[in-house]
Amino acid sequence: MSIMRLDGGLTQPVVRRLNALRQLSETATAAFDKTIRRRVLHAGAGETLISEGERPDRIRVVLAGWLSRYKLLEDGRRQIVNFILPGEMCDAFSYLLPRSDHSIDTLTPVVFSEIEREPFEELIASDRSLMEALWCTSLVDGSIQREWAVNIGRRDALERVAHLLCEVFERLKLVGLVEGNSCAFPVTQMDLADASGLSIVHLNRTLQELRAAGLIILRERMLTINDLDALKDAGLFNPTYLPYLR
Amino acid sequence: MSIMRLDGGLTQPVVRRLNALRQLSETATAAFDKTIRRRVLHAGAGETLISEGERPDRIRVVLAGWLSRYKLLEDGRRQIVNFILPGEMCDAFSYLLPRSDHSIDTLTPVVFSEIEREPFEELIASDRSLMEALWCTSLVDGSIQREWAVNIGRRDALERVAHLLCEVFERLKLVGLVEGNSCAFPVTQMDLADASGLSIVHLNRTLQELRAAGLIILRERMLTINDLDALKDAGLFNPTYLPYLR
DNA sequence: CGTTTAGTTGACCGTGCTCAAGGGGCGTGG
DNA sequence: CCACGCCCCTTGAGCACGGTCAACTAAACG
Repeated sequence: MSIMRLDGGLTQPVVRRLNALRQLSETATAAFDKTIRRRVLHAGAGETLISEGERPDRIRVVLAGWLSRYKLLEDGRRQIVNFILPGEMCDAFSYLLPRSDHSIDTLTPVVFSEIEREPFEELIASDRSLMEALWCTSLVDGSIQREWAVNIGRRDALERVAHLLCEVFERLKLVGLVEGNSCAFPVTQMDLADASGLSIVHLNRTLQELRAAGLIILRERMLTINDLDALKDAGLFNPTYLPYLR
Repeated sequence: MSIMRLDGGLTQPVVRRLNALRQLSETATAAFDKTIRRRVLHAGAGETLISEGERPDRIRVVLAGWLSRYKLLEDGRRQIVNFILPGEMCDAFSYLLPRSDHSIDTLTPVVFSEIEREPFEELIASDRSLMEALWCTSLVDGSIQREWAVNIGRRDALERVAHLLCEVFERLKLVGLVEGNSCAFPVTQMDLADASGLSIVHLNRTLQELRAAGLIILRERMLTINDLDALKDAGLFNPTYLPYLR
């Protein structure tokens, strides 16, 4: 990891996401922007940013790249409980708890901002709507987490994968990372399997089924959704749980 | 629902739980206690307190009884994403979002306190550690939610049910609702099935397996765990995600 | 070039689901 | 008081969805 210079566009996803939850004033936006730019790092793919059991002592905001939030069982089984996408936070407010319940890995090279607890607390104390927006991101994480439980617990393989793709697509769209009906999709099938609670073999066959149905094109880390409405139907996707949509 | 008189012990679970997350001062405890007692309601079993899509406009604290947090698919499939136990909150801070992503039903007759948004915000503004304790309850809900995703996604039926029982047992122990190795366990097998992502038939057989292994006794809405360590082993239960333990 | 990583395919198997039927407890109404 | 219905639990039989194991290809990389 090393400190790097930042071009103006990099903080765009974060600001966009927060503004979808609470209208931020210009001064609040500027203060937030400034704090974020104070310490920008990057990491390669496959690095662990925090492990289960560690004390979370700083806040990280993802500016570019994908990460996975996951837990391991003793015998190596892994469940990815969420992806962390550009504009999202790794651990807002988690410093309030003594240790992390899960681990976070980079899935791709990642650019992120790191904020210590104190400046973060000063920041949220300075503007009410900024604090509310940040709290909302935490609440939305909760909503997404609940939807994932539903996805894994009550949808079959095809529905499950279709739903996952719809959700990620919408989350990327919010931060401007969708062009037309395509987006970068830089995860392996193994990651997708661990995110959807399927075996890697069955995930592979499920993807092929979605391709054969003409719903998606997924190759070379690029996802194209040919018919988003059809994919949503296939995944029983109901966006009520993503409050920034609509 | 109707207003009722409160005996002194009813707020115990809530206070106990918050104190496990943050040491509360006497004055903070008293202020909280007073706010809670202002409006105490009860509901029968099988009532819906809030439905998916509704605006959450007040905070509810459970003083007695069990509830389920769940989501429905169009075709009626249901996933219970968490139980809400005595001392826990139905929807702390969720008023920050425009609508609820899930529904909450009572599983038993329930006694709860209802707090409007304004007095709640005054309350948390009055004491820093109280606010942090309440935020922590929200973060712990997140931890539990993630663990449920792991449970449903990566554990087999026996492990899954064993884990669920361990978790609920520990959560009840925290608020003083465990006596010896037994606790009230007032849910139907259908509820347990929907919580663990299993069919009701298979859940029934899994419970019988746990009984046959001598791990648990479960009858007449009463759970006895004969060997908690063995049950934890069977469920690959790692309590790191429950910060108030240990 | 050899090695590693990701994706794909086939064959077989088993966990967990579906459908169906029946039992026990309990409340309600005749 | 009994009959009936309802809810919850239980059991059996058959099956299918998805897991496991294994082998192979293709691309990436040193």
